[in-house]
Amino acid sequence: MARPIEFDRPKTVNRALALFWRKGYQATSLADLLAAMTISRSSFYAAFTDKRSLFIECLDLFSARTLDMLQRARAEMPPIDALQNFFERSFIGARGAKGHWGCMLVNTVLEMADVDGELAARASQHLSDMQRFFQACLQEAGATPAHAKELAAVLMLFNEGIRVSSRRRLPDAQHLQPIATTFHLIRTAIA
Amino acid sequence: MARPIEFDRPKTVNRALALFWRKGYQATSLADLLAAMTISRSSFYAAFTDKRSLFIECLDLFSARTLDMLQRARAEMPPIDALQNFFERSFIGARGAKGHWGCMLVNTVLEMADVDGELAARASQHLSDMQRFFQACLQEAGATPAHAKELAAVLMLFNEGIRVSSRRRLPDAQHLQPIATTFHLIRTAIA
DNA sequence: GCCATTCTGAACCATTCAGTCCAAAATTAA
DNA sequence: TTAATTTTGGACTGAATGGTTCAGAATGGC
Repeated sequence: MARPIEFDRPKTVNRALALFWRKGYQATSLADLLAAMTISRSSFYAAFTDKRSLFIECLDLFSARTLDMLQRARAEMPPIDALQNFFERSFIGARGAKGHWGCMLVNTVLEMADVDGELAARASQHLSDMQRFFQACLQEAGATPAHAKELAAVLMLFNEGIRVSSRRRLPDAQHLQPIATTFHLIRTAIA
Repeated sequence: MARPIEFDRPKTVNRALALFWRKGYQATSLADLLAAMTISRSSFYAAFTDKRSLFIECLDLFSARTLDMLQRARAEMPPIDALQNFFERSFIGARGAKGHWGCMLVNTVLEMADVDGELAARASQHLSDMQRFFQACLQEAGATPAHAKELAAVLMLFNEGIRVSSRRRLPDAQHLQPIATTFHLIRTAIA
């Protein structure tokens, strides 16, 4: 029996995730992936079956991490602050050397909408999970269930918008100021 | 001298536009285009140079049409009504048999952000044109220049968000209600 | 009919793509 | 060392990609 290196799977998936996040599904070639993950072609197919399967794994991982960010923020501060903090932090965090990567879920919904319905639907479901979390936060902040649901929908629109806008390489103020403006509107709508 | 058929260029570009709009740049193959445009491969390259050149032509055309929609709406009703009307109409109009196509500019920004910087930048510039128009409407509706600029930025975020959301095949109420909610917030913010 | 012009069909090219396969390392346990 | 196992490199496949070329069909003016 032998126990060879067993390359670091999480780390390897992470590098693939970064690529998919940045360039999308179609524009990420197998050669790109192998170079970034630093594994051989053969190991790739042995460990991940498929380019598409790996993409799904990355998509789910991205969603889990995002929800985790939200949950940690909610544990540390008042619910509305947690939401605003989430927008600001994810905006600052999701940037490479040149420009932002937006949100992998949003990117996938748009790229795959009329190309691969399953992938698009999966990304969309993850977004719905996020929206439910928004709703819970708003309700916790004192909004009625109906009002929380309504505002959560608006907040999700706003989230989707920000992820698009963040990929446009505009000056940072162009993004941060609307966040402030919107949360001002939301706070006054609840109070 | 002969004056042959001279195929209907606008109509042909239109069909290409519909494809690019729906499936994006990468997922639209030359074979797809030729089938939709019903011209031969040879005529294609004679008339449009290149897949990429045609895409740019479609992108610019899309932008021009969208701005035109906005201008016509503004000519017919009060500025804020025109904006709300634009969102509602473009939401209803941009739908194929199965699902919405969103906004070609937004789609392109996301698909090409880290794939083809020129295309992404061009789409982004067109979005900035739209945003300037939003600003003009808000100012015309009585907002101060600074306030109009601020709200126009929020409105553009909202626009981008709605175009993402509209590709998610959610029930229509999920979209139309947030439009109403948001414009309610905007109207009260101006008044 | 004849000519000029436009458009077509199909063959063709080079490149890239995801995915398969296998013999040869590399690694660790015994 | 030997044996078991994982990983690798590289050759390979078949399909699809965008793009080129050109002989000839279709067209309309003369």
